[in-house]
Amino acid sequence: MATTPQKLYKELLKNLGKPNWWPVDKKYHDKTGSDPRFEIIVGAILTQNTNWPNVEKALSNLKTQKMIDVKKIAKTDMINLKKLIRPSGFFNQKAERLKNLSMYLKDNYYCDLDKFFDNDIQNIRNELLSINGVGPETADSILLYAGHKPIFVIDAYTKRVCERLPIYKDLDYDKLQNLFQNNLLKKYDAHEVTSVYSELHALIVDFAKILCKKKPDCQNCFFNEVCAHAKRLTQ
DNA sequence: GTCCAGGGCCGTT
DNA sequence: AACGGCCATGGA
Repeated sequence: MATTPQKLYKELLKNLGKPNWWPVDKKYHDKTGSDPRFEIIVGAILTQNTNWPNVEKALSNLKTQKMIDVKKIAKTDMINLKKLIRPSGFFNQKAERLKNLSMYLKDNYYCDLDKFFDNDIQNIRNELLSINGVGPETADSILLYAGHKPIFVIDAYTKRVCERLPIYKDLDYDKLQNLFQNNLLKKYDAHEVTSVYSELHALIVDFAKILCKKKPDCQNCFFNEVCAHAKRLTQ
C-alpha cells in the first residue's frame, strides 16, 4: 500500500492546514442560546448525498423559525418542515428523518442531549442506527462532531481516496473504519484521538473537493509521487 | 443540457 | 450478502 492513515493525516495537515470543521453558526447559537450540537445533528441528516451549500440554505431557513431545536422539530407539521429544508434536496424523506430523530430524542431523553450522549459509545451508535434514516456515516458524524466521541467517519470521499492512493482496496464501511482506528490509535494518545479523527475526516473531505475530485487534479496534487492513481496516468 | 454532491432505504436476486 | 432504483435541489 502506498500510504497509511497516519501518513495521510500528516501530509494533509501539512499541505492543507487545520480544517475548520464541523462548520457551525456560532453567532446564531450565542445569540439564541440554542444547542450547536443539534445543528450538527440536523446537518448530518441534511447533507446525506448533498453538497454543503444546499444544506446551509436549509439550515438558514430553519433558523428563521428557530427550528434548530429538538422539541420544535418533534412537534412541527411536516408541511412546514419540508418547505424549510427544500433546498437540501430529498426533502420529503429528510423531513421524515429529522422528525424520527427528534421524536426519538424527545421520547427517550426528554430532548436532553447531555443525557443522550452520556452513555457508552457503542450503545449510542446502536440507538442511532435503530432510527430510520440514520445509517453508519450519519451516526458516526453525530457521535464524532456533536458528541465528541472517538469514532472515525467513513464517507464516499474517504473510500475514493483510499482506493486511489491506495490505502486499502476493501471499501466495506466497518473494515475501513477499523483500519483507520487501529492505525491511528497506535500513533496517538487516547486523549487526542477524537481531535485526530475529527481533523482527518475533515481534511479528507477538503482534499477530495479540491484535488482528489471525481475527475482528479493529479498534476497539482502533493501525493502524485506516491499515489498509484497519479502514477498510472503518467505511464 | 449534463454532471455532481459530506447516504440510506427498500425490494429483488 | 449484494446490488439497483429511488429520492431532489442548486451550482459548476
